[in-house]
Amino acid sequence: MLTPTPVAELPRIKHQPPIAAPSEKLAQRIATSEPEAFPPASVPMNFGRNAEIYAEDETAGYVYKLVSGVVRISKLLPDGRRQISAFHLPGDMFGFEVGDLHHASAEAVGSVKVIAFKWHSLSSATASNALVHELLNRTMIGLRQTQDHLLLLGRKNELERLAAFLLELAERSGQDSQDTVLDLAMPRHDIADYLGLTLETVSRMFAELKAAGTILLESARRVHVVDMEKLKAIAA
Amino acid sequence: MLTPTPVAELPRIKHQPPIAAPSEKLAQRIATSEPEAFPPASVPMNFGRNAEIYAEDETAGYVYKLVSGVVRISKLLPDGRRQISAFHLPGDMFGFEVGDLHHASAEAVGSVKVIAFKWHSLSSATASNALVHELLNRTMIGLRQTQDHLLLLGRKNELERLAAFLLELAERSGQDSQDTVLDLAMPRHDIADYLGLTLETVSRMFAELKAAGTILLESARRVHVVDMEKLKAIAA
DNA sequence: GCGTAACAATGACTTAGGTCAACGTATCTC
DNA sequence: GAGATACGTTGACCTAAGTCATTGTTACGC
Repeated sequence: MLTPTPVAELPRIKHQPPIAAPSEKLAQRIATSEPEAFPPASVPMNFGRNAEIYAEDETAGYVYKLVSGVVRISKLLPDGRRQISAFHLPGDMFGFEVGDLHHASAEAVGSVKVIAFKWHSLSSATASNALVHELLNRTMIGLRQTQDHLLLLGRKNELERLAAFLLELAERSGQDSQDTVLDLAMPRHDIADYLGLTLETVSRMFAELKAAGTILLESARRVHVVDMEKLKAIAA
Repeated sequence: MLTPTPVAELPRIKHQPPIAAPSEKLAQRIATSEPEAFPPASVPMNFGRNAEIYAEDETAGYVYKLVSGVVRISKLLPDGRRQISAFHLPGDMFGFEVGDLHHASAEAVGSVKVIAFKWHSLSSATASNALVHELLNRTMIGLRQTQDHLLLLGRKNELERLAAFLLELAERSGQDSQDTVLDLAMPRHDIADYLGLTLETVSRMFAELKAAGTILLESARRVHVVDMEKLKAIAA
C-alpha cells in the first residue's frame, strides 16, 4: 500500500466558496506517487473540506471507494443552479462512468479519505467477472436510489422532502429506530441542493419538524429523531 | 421462437383510466406458453394501450427488450401522485432489478411489442460475462440519464423542462437537426408526470414555445421543431 | 353520421415555495 | 478576546406553478 499523497488535505483553506475548484488534478497526484507497478492499482488519498475529487467533463480514469467522510455528487447549470444527485457515505463506491468523461463532479463535504482504483473503462477486458458483477450490483442500487429521488423531486412537497432526507440518513446509518441521533455532515445549502429547495426553506422545515415534536435540534448539525413513526408518515 | 401470447393486445378496451391494472400477470402468460425448454428463454409479447407490463413490488423474473411502441416506468405515492422516471423506446431494455421485486411499474403507452427474457437475478452464475457487461453498460447509461433528469426536476423551470423533453426525444429519435418532426406517443398527462408538472402547465408551455416560433404544433401529438438552436438554448 | 369519452387548450384565481433582507450564532485567526 | 467569516434562522413580500372551471377538439363505437 502506498503512502497517502501529501497534496490533499488542502493547505488549510478554511472558508472556501461552496463550490471550490483549485483543480490540481488527480492524474498529477497519482503520477507523482509511483509508477504503474500495481495491476489493480489502488492509491489512498485525502481531501479537505470542499475539495474537488473530480470535475464534470473531466477524463475519468479511476473509481473511488470512500473510507471516511462524506462526498457529494453534483451537476451545475450554466447559470450556477446546482443539483446534488447523491451523498456518498463510507463504504460507497463512485466515479465509474459509461464513457470516458465524468458527467458530474465529486467534492468532499468535510475531510475525506478515499481509495482510488485505476479503471480502464469497461471496454478493456480488465475487469474480472466478479468485479463486473459487483459494479453492476452497485450501479443498480444507485439507479434505484436515484429513481426514488426523482419521485421526491418531482412530486413531494418541502416538508416531505426534508423528512425523507432525514429518514434516508437514519436508514443508511443503520438506525431508523426511535431516538436516533443524526450528525449532519453537510450545511443547509447542500441539503437544499439535494432536495431541490432553497436553504431558507430547508431551515423552515427543520423548524416545522421541531415544532411538531418530530425532531429535536441539539444543534444545527445534530438532529435527534424523537418520533420516527411520525417522520416516516410525513416522508410519504 | 414462440407464438405471441394471445392474452395481450387487450380485448379492445378503448378508454381505460390512465393507470390501468387488469393484472393478469406475466407468470401466467409464460407458464401457459411452453415449458422450460429454452435456456435463455425468450418470449415475444404484446400489450395494449395502458396495459401493465409489471407492477411495483411485483416479483421480478424477466427482463424485457422493447421491440416497438413506448413504455413508461413510474412510481406512485399512496395518495396517487405519480412520477414517471423514464420512457423507453424500441431497442431499450428494462425490468432488471437488484432485488427480486420490481421497484417501479412498467406500462404500455400505446400498443407495445416486447421480448421477455427469463432472468435468474444476478446471484445465479447464469449470466455470461458478455451479458453482464451489456447490462452494466445499459444500467450505467440509465443512471446517467436519471441523474440528468434529477437536475431537470430539481432545478429547471417549466419552460426549460418541456424544451429539454422535446430535445431528448429528438436526440433519441436520431434527429436533433432543424425541421425535425416528433410524434409524441404519450398524452400531456404522461409528459407532465415525467417533467414534474401538471398537464395544464405542459399545455401552456407548448403554447409558449409555439408563440416564440420555436416549434409548430401540426397537431397535439405532432411537433415540428422549427428552431432547434433556440430549443437547445431554452433547455439550458 | 351521431354520441360519447378521452384528450387538449385557456382563463381566473390561489398558494407553495422562492427572494430579499435583517439578525443571530459558532468558529477560527491573529 | 476582537474581528472576520461561514453558517443558520426568521420575517415580509413576491411569483412561478398549481387548482378549478369552461370550452374546444379528436376519434372511436354504435
